[in-house]
Amino acid sequence: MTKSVTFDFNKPEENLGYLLWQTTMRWQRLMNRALEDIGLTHTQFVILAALGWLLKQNDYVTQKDIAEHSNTDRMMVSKILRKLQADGLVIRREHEKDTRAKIVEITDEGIEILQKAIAIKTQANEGFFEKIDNKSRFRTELENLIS
Amino acid sequence: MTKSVTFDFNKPEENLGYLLWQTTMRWQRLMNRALEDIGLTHTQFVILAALGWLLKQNDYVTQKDIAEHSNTDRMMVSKILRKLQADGLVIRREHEKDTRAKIVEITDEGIEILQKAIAIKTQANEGFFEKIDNKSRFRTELENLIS
DNA sequence: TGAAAATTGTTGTCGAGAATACTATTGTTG
DNA sequence: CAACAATAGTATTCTCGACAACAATTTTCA
Repeated sequence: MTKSVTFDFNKPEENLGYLLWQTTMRWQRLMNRALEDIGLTHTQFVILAALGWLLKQNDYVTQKDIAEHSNTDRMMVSKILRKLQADGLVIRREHEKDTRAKIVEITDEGIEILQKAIAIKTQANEGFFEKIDNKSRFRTELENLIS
Repeated sequence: MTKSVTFDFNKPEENLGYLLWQTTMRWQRLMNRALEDIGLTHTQFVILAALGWLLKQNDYVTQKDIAEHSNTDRMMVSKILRKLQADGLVIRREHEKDTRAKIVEITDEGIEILQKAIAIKTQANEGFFEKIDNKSRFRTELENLIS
């Protein structure tokens, strides 16, 4: 009756990739819930934070700059910036010299939300990673994986 | 002209959560590309593998069992199993005693695909994690985060 | 027993992330 | 200069993941 099913694989929990995936899913849920109160998702925060970061060092910032800096693709940046603009957190206008490009600015409300978000995320992250024994080693391992 | 933008935050790259997220995104892209040839996505694989695993130990498996074991929610399991059924990899039928539940079985084709997928993923994972200095320590840290 | 609570699965909505293809513009170079 | 290549951004499509609401049971326990 029961089909004999024999697979040559370990428990999923023993797989590093599965563990990594589970961990990140949990982290992302936590971040999204933490940011929920101020109406941002994790990814929206990443884009907004990248914009804020870039504005500290550059006169103007294009969508391409944000995409490069945040390691997300330009499609995602395009979508999310439109959403952030609709919410009044950023402004997009044409580049004067390169009419293909869009200059992105942050509004006062955007700055306010971003600052709140940074505080929220800092606290949430501290809670999440407090169980790590050796943070610098863990960071190094992650950096190895991305390098 | 330029708005003075001062934020109290570190480089994103220095943030453990951001690193973790980036790493998993990269891992998942790799897995999806590796599985592409056999027409499975990473998540579909997770569900199918959970089913395979559970069938090794149980007479019958319900969607709820799969959801619990794979740490995905029952809606996802419902959707994906329907897709896998449409592709001929699994069969769903009613539980005889509990008509709310569905019994899920794997077809011969499902077994074949799963075995191929396991081989593909094993190899892809080895490549991805070879840069880790100390795998058991890394695993322990991840387990700490989920615990 | 019978009403309330819990369980199993589905539907639909929204945002994220990837892929392909497209428009419009700018850069390059023969 | 003109043809070709590269770039910036968008539209569309598909799957994943979270969530809320719902139907149809089954379980619980007063």
